[in-house]
Amino acid sequence: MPALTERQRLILALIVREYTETAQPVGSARLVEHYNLDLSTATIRNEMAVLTEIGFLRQPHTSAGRVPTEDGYRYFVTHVIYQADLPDAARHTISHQFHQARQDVEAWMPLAASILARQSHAASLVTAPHSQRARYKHLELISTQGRQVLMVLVITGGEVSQQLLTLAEPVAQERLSAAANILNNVCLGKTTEEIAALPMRNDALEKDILSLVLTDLNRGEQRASGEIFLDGLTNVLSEPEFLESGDARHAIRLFEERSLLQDLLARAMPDGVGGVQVLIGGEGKWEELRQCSVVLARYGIPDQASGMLGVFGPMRMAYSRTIPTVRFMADLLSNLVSETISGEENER
Amino acid sequence: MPALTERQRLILALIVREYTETAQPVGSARLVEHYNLDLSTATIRNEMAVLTEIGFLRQPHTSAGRVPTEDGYRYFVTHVIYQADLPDAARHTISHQFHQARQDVEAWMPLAASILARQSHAASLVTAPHSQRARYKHLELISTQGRQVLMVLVITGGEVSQQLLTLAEPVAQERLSAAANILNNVCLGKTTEEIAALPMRNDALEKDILSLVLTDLNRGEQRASGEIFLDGLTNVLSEPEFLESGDARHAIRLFEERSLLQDLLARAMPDGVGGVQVLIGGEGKWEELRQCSVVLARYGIPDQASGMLGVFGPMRMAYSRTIPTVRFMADLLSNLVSETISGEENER
DNA sequence: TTTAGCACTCTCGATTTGAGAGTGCTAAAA
DNA sequence: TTTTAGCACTCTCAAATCGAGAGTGCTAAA
Repeated sequence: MPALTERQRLILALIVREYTETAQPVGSARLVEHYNLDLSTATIRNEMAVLTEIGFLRQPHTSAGRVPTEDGYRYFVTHVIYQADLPDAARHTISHQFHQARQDVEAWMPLAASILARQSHAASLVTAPHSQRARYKHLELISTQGRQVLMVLVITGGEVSQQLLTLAEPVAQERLSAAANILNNVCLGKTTEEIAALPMRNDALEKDILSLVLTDLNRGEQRASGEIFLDGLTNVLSEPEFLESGDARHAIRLFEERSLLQDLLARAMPDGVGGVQVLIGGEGKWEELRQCSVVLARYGIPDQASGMLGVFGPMRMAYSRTIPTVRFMADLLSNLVSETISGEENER
Repeated sequence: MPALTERQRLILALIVREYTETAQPVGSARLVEHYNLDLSTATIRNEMAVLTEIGFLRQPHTSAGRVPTEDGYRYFVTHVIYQADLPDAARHTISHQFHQARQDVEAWMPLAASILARQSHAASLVTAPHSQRARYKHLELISTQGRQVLMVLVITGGEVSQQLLTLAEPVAQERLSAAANILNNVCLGKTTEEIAALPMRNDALEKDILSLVLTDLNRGEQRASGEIFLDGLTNVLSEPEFLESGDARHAIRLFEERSLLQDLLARAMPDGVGGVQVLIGGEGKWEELRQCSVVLARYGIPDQASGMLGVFGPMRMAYSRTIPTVRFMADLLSNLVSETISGEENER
C-alpha cells in the first residue's frame, strides 16, 4: 500500500466526495473552485497525475476529469473515513424510531431495513437473527380441520416456524395440547442432537410429531440465514449507473434471487460478529457486482442468534455516511437480540 | 362500446399480440407477412384506419405503425380473451409445485408470488390471507429474560403475530403458561368484540395480557391486508418502458411503499372474492400507473380469511397468459385456505 | 369490396462539426 | 525545490445535417 502525503489524501477524499455527489468525472478546476483550495489548478493536476500513476484515479478519456478506481475507494474507506462516527442527530433519530417499535417484534427487521435504506439512500438488506445451533423452546399444535394440524414451533431467539401436518386420523384438540405439553417438558432448551438422542416415545402421535419437529429444526439449521428483508431498491434504481449500463442492472437480480443473496452473505462474511465489511466492485469474486458496492455487518450473539445487515448501492456510494450507519445499526440490533434472548442462558 | 366486425377483432388481436412481443409499433406489411393473412396490406390499412378512428389504435407519429390504446387493450381483454383458459400443461406444473410445498405453510405465499412472476414474466404480488373479523385462536407466552415475555398470538386462518412485552416484575414461565391456558379456554373462537365484552379478569397479569391481546387483535383488524409478498421485479425492469421513460420507473416505487400498495389494493378491489380485475393504464385513478397494467384477484373466503394476488407489468402485457394464470392461482389459493380453516366453522 | 400503385411524411441512424472541458508540459516565479 | 501561469493539444458531447426506409392515405382500377 503506497504512502500518500496528507495533501494527496485530501485530494483523493475530495474527488471521492465530489464524484459521489455529482456522478461526473471531476476536474482540477472544479475541485479548487468548489472547495476554496489555496492551490492552483496546476498543482492539483500534478497531484492527480500522481494518484493516477498509483492507480487510485483514472480518466474515462483523455480530456475528462478523474474518477476514483476501485483501489481508490478502498484506500479512501480504509485509511480516510473508516473510523468516522455517525452524527449524534442520526443516532438519536434511529434510536427513537426503534424505541417506538420496541414492543412489536415483527416490525424490527423491516424497520431496520427501512432505516438503513433511508439513511444511506441506497438499497438495504437485513436478515432475521438465526441460529446455527437451534434450541427447542416451545411447541404448539392447533387443530384446524379434522386431520389437519398447524404446528407452531418456537426456537431460540424468537424464531417461529409453522408447518401444516396431515395426520392419519382426526385427533381432538385436547389430545394435541396434551402431546405438545409433554414434548415441551421433555425438550425445553435442548439442541437438535440432544432431542435426537432422547429415548423413543411410546405414544404414536408424540413420536410422529417429534420426528417432524426434528426435521424442522434440522431444516432451520441448514439454512444459512433467517428471513431476508429488503428495502430501498428504488433508491438505487434512479442512480445513473443503473439506468445506463445494463451491467449494473444485472446486479439487482442478485437481490431477488434469494439463493444468490444467501451465497453472497455466506461467502462475504464467514466470520463472527465484528467490524464492518466493505465489498467494493465485487472484489473480483462477484461478476454481477462489478459496478456496485456492498457494506455488510453481522449482528447478534455468535453461535446463539445472529444475522446480517447491509447496504447495497453503486460503487460511487456515500461510504462516509453508510459505513457508520451500518456499524451503528449492527450494534443496535445486537443489543436488541441479546436483551431478548440472554435470559435463555440463565434458564438452563 | 362500438361493435367490431370479426375481421377487425382479429386485426386488433394480432396487433396487440405482435406489439406485446416486439414492443414496436406494428405496420400493415408486417402483419400480413407474419401471420400469412389472405389480405393485402391496403385492406389491413383500411381496417386499421377504422380502428384508429374508433380509438382502439394510435400512431406514435405519421409514418409509424399502430399501437393499441388503453381502450384498445380494454376491448381486447373484455371481448377477445377474457374467457381464455390456462393450458393444461401450466395447470399441472403449478399444481405440482404447490403439492410439493403442501406442508410448509410459510412457503405458500412466496411460492405463489414466484410462480405468478415466472408465468407472467412480470412482477407479482400476493398478500397473505387476512381477516377483517379476526377470531382468537391461541395464545402463548414465553419468558425470555426476567421481565421480558414473548407473546405469540394465533388468529383465524393461521395468522400469527408476535409481540414482546416487558412486565412490571419478573414472572416464572409456569405462571405465564397457566395464565395463557386460562385465557385460551375463555377466549377460544371469540371475536374481538366478544372478548372485549367478557367480564373483567381478577388476576392482574391476566388482565394486562388480555388488554394487550385486544390491542393486537384490533391492530390486525385495522390492517387492510396481511403481509405482502413480491417477486419478479427484475422481470419488469428490463422492459423497454421502464428503461426509457422515468415515468414508468416511477411506478415501481408503488411496490416498495407498502402504504401506496395497500391503498391500491383497497381501492381497486373493494368487493369480495370474484373475477379477475384488470387495471389498464391506471384507469385514470393512479397517475403512477399511467404506462402500466395490473391484473388482480381476491382469493380465500369472504369475511373469514381472504387475500389478494396479482401481476404488475407494462401496459403492453401478455394478458392472454396473465389473466388465466391469475384466475387459476386465485382458485388454487382459495382451496388451500378453505382446506386449512374450514374446520374452524365446524368447531364452533 | 379489395387491391395495386404512388406520392408524401416522418423517424432514425450515420456523419459532420464546433465549442468546451480538461489535460500535460514548459518555463518562470516563489 | 515547489508552485503556478500559459498554452497547445486531445477528446467528448450536443447540435445540425442528411438520406434511406418504413409506413401511411388516397385514388383508381379490378
